[in-house]
Amino acid sequence: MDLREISRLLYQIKLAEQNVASSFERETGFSLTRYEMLQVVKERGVCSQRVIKEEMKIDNAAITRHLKILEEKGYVVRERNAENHREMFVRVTEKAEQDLGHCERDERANHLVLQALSAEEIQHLSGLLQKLNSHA
Amino acid sequence: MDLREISRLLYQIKLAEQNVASSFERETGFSLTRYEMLQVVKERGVCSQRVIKEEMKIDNAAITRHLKILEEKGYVVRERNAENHREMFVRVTEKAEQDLGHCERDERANHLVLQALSAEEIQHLSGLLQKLNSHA
DNA sequence: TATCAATCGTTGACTTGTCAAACGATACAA
DNA sequence: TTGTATCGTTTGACAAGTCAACGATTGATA
Repeated sequence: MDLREISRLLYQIKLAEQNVASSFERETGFSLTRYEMLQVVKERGVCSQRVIKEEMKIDNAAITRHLKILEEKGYVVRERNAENHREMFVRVTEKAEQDLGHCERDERANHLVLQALSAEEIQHLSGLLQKLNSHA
Repeated sequence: MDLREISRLLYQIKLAEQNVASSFERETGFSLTRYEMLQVVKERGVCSQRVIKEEMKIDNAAITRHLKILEEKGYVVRERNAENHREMFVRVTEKAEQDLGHCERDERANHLVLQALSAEEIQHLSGLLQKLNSHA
């Protein structure tokens, strides 16, 4: 297992990321990151950006900018925490719930990965990635 | 297997990509993409940018810019193909061979993935990614 | 042979991530 | 009460990818 083989593997991961991210966006109309972000906020009801950061392991700056876009599109509402004016509280709008539900029911998006991998393979892949990510 | 689960998996891939790419650069001093690019060129001896594009599945614009950086660092030399003035021929320099060899012998970089996954797991992961990528 | 299309590479505008510096709260200590 | 440290967010500068438009060359064809 030399460095060249390792770099090949890592580059495969890079290509996979690019492929799946752009397919996801093409099929659902949502960027993968913003879809995840909406789901994270939706599942919590209301949450601060710090929570999103911890959940998604993404930079603060990226969060601020994605939320700005989501706000412009009418998918989230933000307001300062009255008890702690440093924090911004975020929650999803009715429109977001509707649009998310809509593409959830759309068949196309679900074929994204399922076309390439069986349920077990997906399970396996997820496990390996988790192992890999926890060692970062 | 609903869309939410799929997006979780895809986001895991994204995180993995970010982790491994930055670890690779930290440990080797080479950006993953430029390391791959140097290896591709080195293995071919001399090649046009079109070949790099096909091999690495990366955009033309990115190639031009990476090669510019590699050229500035003295890692590659470029010259027009005398038989076809549209093409640029690229080859790696002596310095590149040396520096690549140097970090190949460096232990740290090799621990990158091996720390997290066994040889079989790596094999398995590679297979799954290949399957996933071929379906893009 | 003159023109028209295809090929190869470059450039500009945009996206999405990073890090670092700055900012307005807040909390705490002297 | 007054610094001072810390927190949560924002902003600016950068990296690396995309796409689309362009420019130069080459090849095909009418």
